[in-house]
Amino acid sequence: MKAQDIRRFREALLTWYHKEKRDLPWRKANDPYHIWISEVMLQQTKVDTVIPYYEKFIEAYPTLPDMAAADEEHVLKNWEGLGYYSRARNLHAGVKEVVERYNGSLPTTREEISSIRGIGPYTAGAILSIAYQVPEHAVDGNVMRVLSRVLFIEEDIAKPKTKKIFEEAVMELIDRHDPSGFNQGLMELGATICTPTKPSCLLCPINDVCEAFSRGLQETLPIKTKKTKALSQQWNVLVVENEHGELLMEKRQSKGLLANMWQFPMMDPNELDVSMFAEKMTLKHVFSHLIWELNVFYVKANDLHMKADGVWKSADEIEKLPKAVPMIKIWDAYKKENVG
DNA sequence: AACCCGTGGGG
DNA sequence: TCCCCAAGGGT
Repeated sequence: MKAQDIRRFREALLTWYHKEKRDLPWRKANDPYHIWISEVMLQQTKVDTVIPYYEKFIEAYPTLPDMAAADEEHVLKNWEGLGYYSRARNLHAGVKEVVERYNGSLPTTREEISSIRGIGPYTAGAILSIAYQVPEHAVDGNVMRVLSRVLFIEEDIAKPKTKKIFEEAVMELIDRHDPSGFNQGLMELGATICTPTKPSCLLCPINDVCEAFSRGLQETLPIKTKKTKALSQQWNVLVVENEHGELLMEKRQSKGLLANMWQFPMMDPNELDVSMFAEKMTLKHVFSHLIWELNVFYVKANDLHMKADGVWKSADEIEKLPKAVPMIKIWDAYKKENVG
């Protein structure tokens, strides 16, 4: 892009952003800790979904040391339903690192901040630019989409290698006086105008420097190859009740899918003959790359002629546990059928 | 590099 | 129904 167009690009984007930006909770103050929480929550997650969780976190942990002092299970409970639970575990671990290694305040270089758990290339750049006005790239899906169109970049954005092209482009284009506004402006534009389908090019503040628009090819960019589809799994879920009205719960392992979340015991269909139990409900839950098809049975402990791993929990205790989302639905159904 | 890791909404 | 997408990071 010509130097004159770059200046035009910066000025138009920043003017538009500061005039049109949405009023979002994490834009009220520029506390690096608040920015950090919002950036982690916003990973692969829409603004409308994040807002209530963000408010809940700020209320539960107003300062960084507050979160550092919390139990992981407490943090997970506040994250329940938001998805990608390693984000919560990594954020919590990262916050504790900052207390231990940096006396409670985030470092301001890309190298140091990137060493913190859960802070990758994007989040590092986002915190540095938004909270500290450091001119660093923060390349997410929005930025790749916007710049692929403006600069007419035809590389496959599904390939990790391609991101480097966009990071270098941002370092050349970024406004050194307002890195925060520039990075957020690109993302805001991608979220509201330069959308994946049917971009509103006629409303776009930078349509006069957009190569794709000038060629009428904005709908063909970015180029992104498809991923493979999800695999289906069958499980039996047992809601086992003992003579005290307690239910058997198990905690998932500390790594992998739904790590450290609680569930009713899940069994492989070949592991247990369920023909003597009445099926209570079926449930389908779709993850990004996996589908659970669950057959749920209510069972009295005495009728279960096998030893199942787990811990007996009262209703009050179960209520407070961070539960895997499909289990929340099962728990809600169980509560409805056992009122009083 | 390729795969794992959630959820809700839109077309 | 199905597919895609949304302010990615860890392994």
